Amino acid sequence: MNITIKDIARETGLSTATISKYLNHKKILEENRVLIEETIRRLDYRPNRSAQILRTKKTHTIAILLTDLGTYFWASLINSVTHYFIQHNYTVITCSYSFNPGKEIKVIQDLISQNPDGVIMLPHNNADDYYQLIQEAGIPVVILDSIPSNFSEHPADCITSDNYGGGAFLARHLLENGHTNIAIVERSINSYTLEERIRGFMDVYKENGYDTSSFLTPYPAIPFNDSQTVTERGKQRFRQVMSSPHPPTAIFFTNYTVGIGGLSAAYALTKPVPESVSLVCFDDDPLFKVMNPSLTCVSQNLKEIGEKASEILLRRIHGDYSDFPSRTIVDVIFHKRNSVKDLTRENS
Amino acid sequence: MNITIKDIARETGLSTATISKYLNHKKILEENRVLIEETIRRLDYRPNRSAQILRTKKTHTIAILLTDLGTYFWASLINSVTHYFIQHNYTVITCSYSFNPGKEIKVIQDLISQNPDGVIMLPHNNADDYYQLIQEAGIPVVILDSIPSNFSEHPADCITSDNYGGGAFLARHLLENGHTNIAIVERSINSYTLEERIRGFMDVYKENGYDTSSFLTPYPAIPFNDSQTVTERGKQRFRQVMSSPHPPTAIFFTNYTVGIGGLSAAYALTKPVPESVSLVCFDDDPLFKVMNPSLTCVSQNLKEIGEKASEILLRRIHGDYSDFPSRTIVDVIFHKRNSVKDLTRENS
DNA sequence: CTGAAAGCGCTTACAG
DNA sequence: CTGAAAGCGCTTACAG
Repeated sequence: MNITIKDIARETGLSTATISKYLNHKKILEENRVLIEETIRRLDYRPNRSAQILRTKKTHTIAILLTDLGTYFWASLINSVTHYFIQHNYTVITCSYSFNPGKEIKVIQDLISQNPDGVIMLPHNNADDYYQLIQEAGIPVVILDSIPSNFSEHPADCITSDNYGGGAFLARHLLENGHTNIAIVERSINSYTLEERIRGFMDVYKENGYDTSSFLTPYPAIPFNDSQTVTERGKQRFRQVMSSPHPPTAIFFTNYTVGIGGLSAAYALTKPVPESVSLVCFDDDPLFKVMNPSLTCVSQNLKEIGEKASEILLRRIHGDYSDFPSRTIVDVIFHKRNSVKDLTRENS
Repeated sequence: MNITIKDIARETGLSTATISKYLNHKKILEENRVLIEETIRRLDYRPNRSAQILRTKKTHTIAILLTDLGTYFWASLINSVTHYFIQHNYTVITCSYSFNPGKEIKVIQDLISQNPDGVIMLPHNNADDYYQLIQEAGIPVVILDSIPSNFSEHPADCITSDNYGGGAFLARHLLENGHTNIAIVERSINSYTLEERIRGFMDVYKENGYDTSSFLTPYPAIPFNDSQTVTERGKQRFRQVMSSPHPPTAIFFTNYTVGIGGLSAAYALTKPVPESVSLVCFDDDPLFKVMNPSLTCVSQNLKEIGEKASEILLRRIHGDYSDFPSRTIVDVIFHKRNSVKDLTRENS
């Protein structure tokens, strides 16, 4: 038998209504407050969450929905969101599309049936419309790392890194070091993020009068949300690109997963980096600066993305839609390391 | 207004009790079943979890408690546990001690107040007794990566990797390559895991007649549950060890976090690996095999650990304590790579 | 400010 | 197998 609000009422001689008022920080007489607090402590009373939820319809739960929990990449995002909401007394549940491949709709329905007060989600790609189902259920949603393609009809709060700027950082660095024969590994259909990175990268070259038409190959016919496939794809593409008649002097890996694949191919082929080919990557890893050579890259501030997303979501939960739909862009950081060869020295 | 069991009762002309029986897979007339299913589909009815929980006291929630969610290392463990329990229709919440440093007791109380049906936890160290509070609340607990020091008084289900065997793997490999002057980076007070790894390592040397007294330095006076501190410590210890009058020919990093620190120090000092010092690490990373040189190590099967833990926990939740307290040891895998120099060739 | 009473959406003996 | 009714532990108008 558990201690309930009734026990506290009986012990204090007050009504359950008054105890409830105390619990909900409403005004009650000071002497009653003291009495209630003493009794709660003595009986070690703790409110029953389910009963509260049943009455108020507020679950005090938020859900993080990712494409794949298994990839290490998003850990610090989950960490910062969880940290934020725990402090605000919310429970955080993490879900993933990957648990039910091909049954995304079921994942979303399960999620909705848990009645979270809010959702932070990472869509598959910018054609992923599942966020609308959550919105239709009356649950606020913050979208990370993507801008839905039909954003204008179905607006939502979105947060991304400065993908365009990050791509430009890497392009400028390569250009300064004399690289003009580039391969971009890899693009994907419907990926807002990747397209922005590539656009930022290409624009720098275009602005400097270079022809970028050879940088990109046609879209690969692969799904881009299975990390294993993407890593494998990065590996293949690296090999393919390096064995072409006119191999590039530098390769731009457009994200973490494809970069890992490319790196392992570079290693397997024992192509010395950066002597035979220079590498840059969008996304960082704790080991990138430890590797030999260390990898020049751009890192995302996942902690800040998580915090901004949490902050906006909490405002929506509290009914503040004053700036809806918001569009937040978080700065990236360029890390100059040792995976790019300076070709300008050779030529002088 | 939401659809409730009452609506289904009214529409079908049955009682709420019968609808409830259908929902709980009890026997009802076939024709009623068909009727109910049709109506549920038509009205898009979904049971209210909170009401169910309030009545049954079963939350259908399990909690994963880690020391630090921010470290990438445990991602695949979380993934496999979440995967398992989602399939069994449980909600998974992840919590971390790190959100309330110094207030572990509060984290535990919060966790208990959520009334999870079960908990999978990674203790700080083997002196961490918080699992007992959860057990006292009547909640089954499975402990990962540790054996509590007062296990005999307060038994619990425990799962660890074969830490002893993994340490022995690494020692055998170093010994075969002629390394007898070793530094172990790093030990920690009250870490069952680390002590087992070190014991397995030392035993191989002892069995082969070597004096291992110089392998270890005194316990460092640092807490071992803050990954940043541990990484920093690994860095410091690497420098210290390498600048000693008799530097070792090989270093054994006893876990992932300390290994990352050691690796970055090795890189910063530009000590060529393995020419000037050989390295082995307990724990793996996707990049260890990509690095140059690739890092010889032992990897834990986190997926299997997660699955075993989930399976045992679910049995306990179902009341099956036939093999309590269980003790599961999961095999590790040795990865021979290129960070160990063969000294036997030089001498011949 | 306080209390009596209704009700949130379910499940569960119990009687039929 | 089915249904009437009580009750899980809270919160919330409402009246005082």
